[in-house]
Amino acid sequence: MTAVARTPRRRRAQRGSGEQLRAEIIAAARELLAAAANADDVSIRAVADAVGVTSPSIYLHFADKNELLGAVVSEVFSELDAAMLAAGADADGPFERLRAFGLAYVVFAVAHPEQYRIATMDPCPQPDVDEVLASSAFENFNATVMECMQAGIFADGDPLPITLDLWAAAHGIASLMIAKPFLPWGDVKTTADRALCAAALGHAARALVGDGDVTAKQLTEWLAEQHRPSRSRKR
Amino acid sequence: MTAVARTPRRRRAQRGSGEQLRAEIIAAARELLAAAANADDVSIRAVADAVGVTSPSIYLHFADKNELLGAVVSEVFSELDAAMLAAGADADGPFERLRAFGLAYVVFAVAHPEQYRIATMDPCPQPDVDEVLASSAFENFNATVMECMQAGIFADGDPLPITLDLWAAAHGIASLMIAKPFLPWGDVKTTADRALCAAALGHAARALVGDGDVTAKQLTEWLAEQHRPSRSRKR
DNA sequence: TGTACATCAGTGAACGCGCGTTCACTGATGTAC
DNA sequence: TGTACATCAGTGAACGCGCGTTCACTGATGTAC
Repeated sequence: MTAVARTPRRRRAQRGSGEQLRAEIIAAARELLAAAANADDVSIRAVADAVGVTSPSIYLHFADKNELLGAVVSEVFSELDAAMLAAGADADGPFERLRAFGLAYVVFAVAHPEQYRIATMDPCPQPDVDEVLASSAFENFNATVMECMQAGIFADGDPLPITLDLWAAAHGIASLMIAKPFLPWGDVKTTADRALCAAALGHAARALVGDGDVTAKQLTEWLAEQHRPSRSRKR
Repeated sequence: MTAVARTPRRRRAQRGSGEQLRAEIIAAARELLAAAANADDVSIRAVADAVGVTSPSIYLHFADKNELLGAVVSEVFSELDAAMLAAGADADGPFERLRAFGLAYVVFAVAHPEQYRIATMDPCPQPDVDEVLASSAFENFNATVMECMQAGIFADGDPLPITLDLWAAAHGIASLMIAKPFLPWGDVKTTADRALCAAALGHAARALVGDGDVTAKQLTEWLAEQHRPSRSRKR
């Protein structure tokens, strides 16, 4: 009497429609990945089962599990790219676009925690995953940093260090929020915006004092000098 | 003729010296973990083998694998705590201590990548791991942020958001360096210092303009105003 | 229009593997008398 | 000082499990004549 509820057998695909099952497999893997704590917890069998197909069928569309995971992550990052571009589309100037990009990045990461974790923390990801990453988040940030330099918001020079830093700031907030959700983060957007603005303003402040190798010590002293009179008027 | 080189059987421990094997197990697990890409790649058997003991012996000292991993991470974070305190010991003022803390944090994380990854990215870590984390990095940062507030470097208020933000900045740099070592990071210390200073200075700049809820827009406008005359004197 | 045939998406069963963990045991060490 | 015994750190063999992947196959679909 053990009536095991089997997934209903799906209809055989039309001749030329191999792509359809491929897309369904990726979608199922994404969903399972989102629910799992770990990429290892999503098995080929589980993905096949979710689609309503046997596990060897997966290998008709992907060489191995790694390729499937890579495809999932690629898809997710394409969407991240789209989300960032959409968020930055009607920003008022490059600095505001930087903010919008960063915010969209963090919000997206928090909304897709497991996929984000795989893409950014797996030490041996698919090569093309890194390409996707480079072509979306990284390039979006970098182009806008250059605009900020042209606008005089950042000091002229190599945009790369600032881009990496802003990316790291967004990533730091996003990944800690994902991994330590019990910490008192407050509202995602507010916190992310605060952190991103701080990082960006820090670089902007550098431009204020002068070009090149200003030491942090000089900067703080300068800031402290500006600061003191405005707060208590003594000195 | 297959002379398998077996690990030499270790001498039986003295009666009261159960602690010694426990420490050896943790040390072996740390070493294997550092070499592995993933915590799942370190098996109980491998740890036992490295110590020169059979796998059931592990269970004489740890309830299960999770407890062993937790012990490893606790130990690593105790050392992180020590490294941070040592680095900040003779810093010149709270801001410099913040820098020293952040630098030590990133340097330590990059030097112990796998242990760091487990501690910060595993979504379901041992409860006491989080306690250790809270008692070291987090508390060190938080106390110093409060000192910075008293010194007028940061605007008065709740130190928590700034602490979380600085921690996220350090974590962002550290974890991206670990996960994407092929990116053009440059020197670890230089890059980490740049990022941390930017974040800290960003918060300091906020204090400059005024208390409370200054919008980022106001801040950039203010910065831009300060900025333009100093660079080209036009306007 | 009907029949024989090629195609190939998907199947079912099995493979070997390494894992975490359990369990009855052994035998050196320390202790009581 | 010698002997019997309790202790308990560590052993050896096995357990059940779920995994990724392979392989010979099936049978609906489309095509050629």
